[in-house]
Amino acid sequence: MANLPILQFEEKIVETVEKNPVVVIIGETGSGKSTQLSQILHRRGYTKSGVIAVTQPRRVAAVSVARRVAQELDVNLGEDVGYAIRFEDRTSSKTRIKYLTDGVLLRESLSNPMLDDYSVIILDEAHERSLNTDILLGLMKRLVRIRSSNFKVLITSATLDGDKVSEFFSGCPVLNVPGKLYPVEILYSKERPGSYIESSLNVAIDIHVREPEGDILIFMTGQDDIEKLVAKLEDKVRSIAEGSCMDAIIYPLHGSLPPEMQVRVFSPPPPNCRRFIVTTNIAETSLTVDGVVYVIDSGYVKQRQYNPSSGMYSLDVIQISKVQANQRAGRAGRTRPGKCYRLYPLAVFRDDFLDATVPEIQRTSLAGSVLYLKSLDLPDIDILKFDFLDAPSSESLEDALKQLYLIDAIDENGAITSIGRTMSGLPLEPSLSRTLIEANENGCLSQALTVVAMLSAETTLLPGRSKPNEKKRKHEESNLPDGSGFGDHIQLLQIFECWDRNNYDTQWCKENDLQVRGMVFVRDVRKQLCQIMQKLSRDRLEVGARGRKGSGRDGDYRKLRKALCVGNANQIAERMLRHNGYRTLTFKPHLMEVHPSSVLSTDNEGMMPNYVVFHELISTTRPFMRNVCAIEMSWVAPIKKKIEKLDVRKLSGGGSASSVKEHGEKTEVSENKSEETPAVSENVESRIEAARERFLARRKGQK
DNA sequence: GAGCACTGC
Repeated sequence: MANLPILQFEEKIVETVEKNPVVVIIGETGSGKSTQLSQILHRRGYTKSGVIAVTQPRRVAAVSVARRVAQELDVNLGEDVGYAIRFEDRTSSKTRIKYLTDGVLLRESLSNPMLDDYSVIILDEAHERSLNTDILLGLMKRLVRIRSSNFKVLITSATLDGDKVSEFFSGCPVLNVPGKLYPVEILYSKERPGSYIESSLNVAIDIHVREPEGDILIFMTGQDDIEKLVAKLEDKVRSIAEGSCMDAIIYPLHGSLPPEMQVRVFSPPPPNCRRFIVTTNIAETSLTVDGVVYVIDSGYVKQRQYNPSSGMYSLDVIQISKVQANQRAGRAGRTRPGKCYRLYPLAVFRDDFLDATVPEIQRTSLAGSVLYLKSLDLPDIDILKFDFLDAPSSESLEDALKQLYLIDAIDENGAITSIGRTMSGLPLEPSLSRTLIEANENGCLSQALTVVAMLSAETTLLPGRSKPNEKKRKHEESNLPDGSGFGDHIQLLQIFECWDRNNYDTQWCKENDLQVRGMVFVRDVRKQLCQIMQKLSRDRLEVGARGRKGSGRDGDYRKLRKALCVGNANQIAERMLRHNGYRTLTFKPHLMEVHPSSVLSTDNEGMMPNYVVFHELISTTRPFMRNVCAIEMSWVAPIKKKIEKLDVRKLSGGGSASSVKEHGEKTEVSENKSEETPAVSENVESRIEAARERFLARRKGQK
């Protein structure tokens, strides 16, 4: 601790914080900023007037840093030093230094907008620019203006972003704290390789044969490429003559790997053995692997983006930013001087790479955040002009408003409704919180709680891809319920009910190919939602997961599906005549299909339901709806009326009611009703036709 | 008949 670089800057930091309400700290890796800044200010008396809060983008970080600081101060965790993350609050009235995720701080500010328990708020890792951090930055800017002068905000950032943050906070001072990294030599390729898998392979083997010991960390974009490269590396390493160089172990590392496979990289290698770790950008920030001396950087990353005009997500391989490239290179210099092989030329880095990663706020749906800001009721803040470090596009904000309007969270003038207020108290995306509220009124809350909890953990439920033949076998043997033909939401409900009947047995999860971690998370979420709903409702609610009462004759799940329809009024698709392609009611027309993994079934003619709600639109090889549920036309009618009335300019608080209402939005929607949708090509039609025939053939075969 | 970067309330 004594040799942490940041401690040499203690006087300078204290002096600057004393004189300024906001200070930006550029703290390189290993500077000790996450553990020391709070302690320095604690020593200097800043905890006398309030608690020092330090936010982290990740839960594990909040916990581990808090634990570390408690150790250094020799106090019990949860007393003077504590942490708060979802499901776990380890703080007490004694707590002076509190580590928390930025999501938790946003929740706190909902019930206490002045955040006046805190004398200092440190936004750590702000350069990662998570959606939550960006909203907090905006809120902090407002807070320092309206709270007394002894309230302090510290923001830690990356070298390339510091001036921008300082400018945002009216030119506040920027302090540089050097890190404890060893120098890393950067080597550029002469040109972009045709295949970065091949190129990585060659570079890695070259290092292995020529360079002294030290592990190699290779950044790829995804599981597929990682598996390919791992296989090639194993081949090559085996073909190298025994004894001509040291041994080698090759590890893949990515998020869908089971935890026990992920932690293998933390155990030290056998002697005289070099480790090759082929990773996604999980090793860029979330996981730190010791012993790495060589980094190979493909220069690419896979990123999820949202298109507000189509309501569609896509997962694209894109070029990394300079900040990311430097972060990756830094992974080579943690234990001794290292080398970073960039598989792209210096000119590309210098001229093509963005300085910083496009912040999440500019590539995600903002419905939840806009509702959050609306619910804060800040008198001096206009939602569409909210002071963001990087503003989202007006298109994206308008999309959020439209969505919120359709699910009754805001009225036609853009003002938050009482439903919207209730929704913002639930830690869910808006469509899910709306579903819960509707379900509560329809008497199917218990089922909805389960569906919503399952959906918010959906990606962590199923294990990573298995080998094709192995998977086929498992699929056929699956004893899991099938949604009774109504679709994926119903299946998710039935799966959880099964698990409940099996007394939450972890073995049952394993037997049914469900990730234990994911299911346990669902249970936690469900429990948390139950508690919140109980608080909101004066009556005692029926929330048992088994839901035997009242659901006996409800074999068609009508109440639940209707609640889902209301909650997903912004995500309804209408089937086109004569084939199983769909289009949304609210977005620019695109042909979409039900994702093949869906359990939604067709009728006797092989046709899908006329109307479905979907949880997500994702464009991969084609646009797909993931997680769909059959709904009825009569439920959709009132929503269609509402869509016709929709007037975005009024929602965003501009223009008067009648004068604005012309074509624009309206024509777009009514055009959708014609049978010919622009995005439908013959090619797609015939593909769907073919799919339908295949389906019918398969069904006949089964009978 | 398709396919999953990473977080978080």
